[in-house]
Amino acid sequence: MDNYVKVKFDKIDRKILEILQANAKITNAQLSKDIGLSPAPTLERVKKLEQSGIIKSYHAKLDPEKIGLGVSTFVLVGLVGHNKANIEAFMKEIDQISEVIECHHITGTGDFILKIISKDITSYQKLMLEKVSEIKEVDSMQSMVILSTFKDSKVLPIPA
Amino acid sequence: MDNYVKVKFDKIDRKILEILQANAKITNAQLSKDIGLSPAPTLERVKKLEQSGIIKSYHAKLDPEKIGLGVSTFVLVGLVGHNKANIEAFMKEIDQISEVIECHHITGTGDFILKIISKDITSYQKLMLEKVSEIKEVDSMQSMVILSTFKDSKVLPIPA
DNA sequence: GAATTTACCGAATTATATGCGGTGCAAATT
DNA sequence: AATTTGCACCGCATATAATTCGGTAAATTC
Repeated sequence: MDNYVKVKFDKIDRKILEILQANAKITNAQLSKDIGLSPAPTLERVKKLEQSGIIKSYHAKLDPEKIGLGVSTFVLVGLVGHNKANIEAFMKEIDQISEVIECHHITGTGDFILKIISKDITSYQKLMLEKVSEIKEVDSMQSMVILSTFKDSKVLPIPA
Repeated sequence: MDNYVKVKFDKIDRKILEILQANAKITNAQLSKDIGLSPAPTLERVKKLEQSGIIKSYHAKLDPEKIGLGVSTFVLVGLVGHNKANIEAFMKEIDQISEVIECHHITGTGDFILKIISKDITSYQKLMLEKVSEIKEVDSMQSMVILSTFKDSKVLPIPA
């Protein structure tokens, strides 16, 4: 198991990462200007960051409301048991529900926290009743409806 | 105040949005093949989606552990009061803390839920003690540490 | 301090995005 | 039903950007 692969990156790489997190569509030419290198080594650095897995992927961020997704929620889910088989079965079901865009195993109040996005309250309720609560490993559920989102940064604070 | 601008998009646009959410780095040529159009109208559609605000921005997704960010948490925050001034003051402070990457106003258990990412438990504790709990509008805090993340999809389920 | 590796630059090449004129289809108008 | 109008599309030409390559300087190793 080779997780935790330590990867090295310097001050310039950090700046590249900050810029690409905030704006992945920047041209290599502009990026090179911003970091004070010429295009060639800039591109080289970006490729290395991608190959090393520091940069995992690139994504377009959409406006949920403009595509008809008006309701976002967090749901605390308690499972009936905590054994590996149960958790894996739960995950397998969750994976197939596209409205569940995040699923984290947590300490504290619940066992899992989900982030769910759906059209409206009605379709949210339907989703919860017909899909999530139907998963047999699910014991308890507690919903927190997002009234408004004040901050949704895609930029991680890279430690010095 | 023109929020909630209804924007139209068809089946082809939907496919474009799905693809760009999953992979923003795809070339226009490849995207055009995937959706079955030639490059010119494909690009036209993407530009329109950007101009209409359906596509808000593009971001690189990093591997938190590889950049030394080992601890992610959700924090339920209760405020001392719910009036507008209080909430705004709270938000202003939260905005300045780069480790807080999300902040949502919610119904249910707490008033707000934050997503926080930091180096380790020590720096997390420091952050909470010295920054978050120092905000005078903050009354209660309840932390949920993420043990592992099973799903973190950047693809929203676009309603039909 | 010599050898080796690494990171950089500038310029040529290749790939990609972009702009434009023309065409066909669908919907609206008469 | 025929005509008109307006889109959305295509192919091609052009512009822009990414990528490759050979050479050089700086940093690292021995």
